[in-house]
Amino acid sequence: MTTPPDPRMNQLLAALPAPEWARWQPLLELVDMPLGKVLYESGATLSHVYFPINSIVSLLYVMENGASAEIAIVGNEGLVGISLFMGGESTPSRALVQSAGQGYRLKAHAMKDEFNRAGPVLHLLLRYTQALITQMTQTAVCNRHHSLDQQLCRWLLLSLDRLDGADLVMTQELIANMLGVRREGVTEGALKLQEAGLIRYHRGHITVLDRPRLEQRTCECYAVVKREYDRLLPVTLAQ
Amino acid sequence: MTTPPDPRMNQLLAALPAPEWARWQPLLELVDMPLGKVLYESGATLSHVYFPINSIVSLLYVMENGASAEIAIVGNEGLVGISLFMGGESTPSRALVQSAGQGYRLKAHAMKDEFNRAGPVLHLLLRYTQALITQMTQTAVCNRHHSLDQQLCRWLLLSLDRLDGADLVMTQELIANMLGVRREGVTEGALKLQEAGLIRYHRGHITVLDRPRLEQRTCECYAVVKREYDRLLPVTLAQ
DNA sequence: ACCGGTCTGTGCGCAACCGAACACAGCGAG
DNA sequence: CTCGCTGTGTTCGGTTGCGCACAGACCGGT
Repeated sequence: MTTPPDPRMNQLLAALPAPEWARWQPLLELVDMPLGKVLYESGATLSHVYFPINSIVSLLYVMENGASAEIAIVGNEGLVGISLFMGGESTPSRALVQSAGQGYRLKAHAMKDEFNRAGPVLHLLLRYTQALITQMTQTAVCNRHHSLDQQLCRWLLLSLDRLDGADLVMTQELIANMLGVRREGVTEGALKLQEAGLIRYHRGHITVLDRPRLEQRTCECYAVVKREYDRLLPVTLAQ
Repeated sequence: MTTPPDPRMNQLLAALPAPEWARWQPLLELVDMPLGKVLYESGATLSHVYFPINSIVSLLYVMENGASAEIAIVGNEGLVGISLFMGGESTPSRALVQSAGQGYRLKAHAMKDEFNRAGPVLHLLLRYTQALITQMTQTAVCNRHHSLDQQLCRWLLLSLDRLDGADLVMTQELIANMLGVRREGVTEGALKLQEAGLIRYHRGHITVLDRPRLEQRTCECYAVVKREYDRLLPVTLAQ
């Protein structure tokens, strides 16, 4: 039995001021987040919010015909379940664990109580939400204008930023589902990147070898999103 | 000189409880919103929030190469400038008047003061924001998966919902810019709709003749967005 | 050592959309 | 009335991504 991970590896939890952190700490529950686990379903009322530690969660919309499109991804920089405090209690999207790991969760009513204190937590969460909105809007832009190759780079970089290290456990099939494109398209794109020496992959493991050149190869969308996260969520949150 | 329009033709203003409305009323400033006016620029700090009355505002991202993509549209159901109360003060997008008309605006500090009272206004605005988020995410989905024809129908319907009547003053060129597609593509799509008797148009004026069949022809995205607005923003807001 | 399933590579034909170029009609200004 | 601008219709070749089909390569389990 290993020791549980530090909750403050999640950057939102880490940004909590001391009094809030003291209140939250006993309420946080460690949960395993295995690949494919659905944290919430489209339209369902949320029972918890989740704070990923070393896992990645995709927010995606599943169409009537079963195809899907990723809306945003959440890792240790954020939280899954903003609709709880935004007031809707549910969303038309699904939250799916895309890279296995662990996380902490907090019961819905605890989250709402904390939010309704209208203190620093509220402002922190709203700033996070705005960053998430930017990620969503750039996804829309990217889907409209950029090539599959560029989107693949963007996606790899966004995922990397939400984990530690340079490795992703991720099949091309899965990436294709997230991006809402064909698996073959991802294969082609990944091949190009491997031939150029930017990444190496093998049966569901991807290693990024040359991150700077990956950033060079992607579209502006990645930088826009990253800049906005950095701006809105400073590592040490004042107040 | 005509009498000014009733501010409560904007549904958010109409949903304000009496005490809030009493506070706001003297602070609202009527403004003309001519076609093409930029309400705020990407990255700029907002000086006001805008409540459209009979105009439509597009939120769009302008790429480095000058091409653009619409992120969401706002009409008399909402407000332009959510980043003011979300905490970021700016966004990487531009707000552009897409259909001329009038609106009311409120100074940034007044908006923030009101929001920070943490009363019903806060919850109303957050629910609106969640509805807007849904519109953004469906834009992403639609951009990924649906045909230009379907997107055109969605766009017409969304615009109609945000105005009164069945007429739009809107060139195909402008629609193309909003959707981020070629003007010729819009021409083709509009032709099909006209031949099918769903719309009639002539030099920048579009009249919708058969709305039900337009709804039938669009993708699920429109319904998802509409349902979410209806769910989150009941006409008569309790509390 | 074999078998079956998973992951990746490849080769079609096809539809959608793009880029560019051009024709023409309506409308307003002079 | 005419000129010029704006808005719309049309064409053509090129590219991208799709749907489908299949082959090979790797891995784990029996």
